[in-house]
Amino acid sequence: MKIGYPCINRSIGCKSNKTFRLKSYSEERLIETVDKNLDCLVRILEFNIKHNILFFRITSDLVPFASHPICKFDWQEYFKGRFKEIGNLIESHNIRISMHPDQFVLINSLNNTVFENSLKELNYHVEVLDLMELDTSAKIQIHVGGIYGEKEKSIKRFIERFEKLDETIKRRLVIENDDRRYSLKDCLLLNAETGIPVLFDIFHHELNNSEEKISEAFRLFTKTWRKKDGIPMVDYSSQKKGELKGKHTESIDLEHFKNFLKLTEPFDFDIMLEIKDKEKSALKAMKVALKDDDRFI
DNA sequence: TCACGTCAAGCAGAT
DNA sequence: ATCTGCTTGACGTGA
Repeated sequence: MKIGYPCINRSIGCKSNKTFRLKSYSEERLIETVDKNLDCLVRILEFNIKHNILFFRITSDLVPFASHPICKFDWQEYFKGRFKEIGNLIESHNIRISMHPDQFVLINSLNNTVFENSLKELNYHVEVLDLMELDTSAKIQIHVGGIYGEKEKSIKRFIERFEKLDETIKRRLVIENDDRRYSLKDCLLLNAETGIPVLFDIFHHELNNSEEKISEAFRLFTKTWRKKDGIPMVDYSSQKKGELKGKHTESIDLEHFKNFLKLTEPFDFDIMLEIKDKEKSALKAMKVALKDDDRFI
């Protein structure tokens, strides 16, 4: 059982998600940016190792414009060695990795160009993890997609499109329940049809569910992860107090978190803290977890 | 150094 | 019709 945070570390003074405008694209600019992003990724990982935070989501902005037609540069070859080194660092410290392509990745889009672009974007994510030579427990999480006014047809389209994906993508792809469109129940149905693992987002589940209790939800989604997929992943957040429903809290609510650990006691899983202050909350959560819970070594 | 208009990409609910 | 959230502001021009 591990705790992690996504993409950005706000304490160490560098970012691994630096980008630039399409208009200012040049090969030099790309190389320079990726170089710095990789440097920073190493620094973040070293920070995490030092603090026993062994789950991390790598930013999709690591290589800007990697899936855009403007990018003709063979960054894979150019940075091969660096990716491998980072992969070694990850593996030697047994760090769990995820990536989360953004909202433009839609397997079930009605628009074929959107689908084609999604494939390119997924391929880019796969390349990053493959260049690091990470095993298939390093996952790429996406939402199921749009509804387009016909949910059943859209689910069917997801299944058909998923079946035809390259094995390199399929072996890393997982779906996450979202807060408005596809619930845990929908994701479980998709798992039954395709075998794709379900990443459980507990905050989304609170906003969009079929009244499954937490223990029931855990019993169901954890079963969708096979041995080769690694330990099931969970996205954790809680409601920002006094704000609109669905707004993420600024910093971890430790009472809520302790209760969450209690409710999920029989299960083993890795927790991604989707909380604004990133590593700060991860440090707080680690402290609580190490003290109160023997699932954390 | 700073203000601020705009930024690769989609969907859907809210206003 | 336009804005906003999504995992997240921040790039870069003009002054």
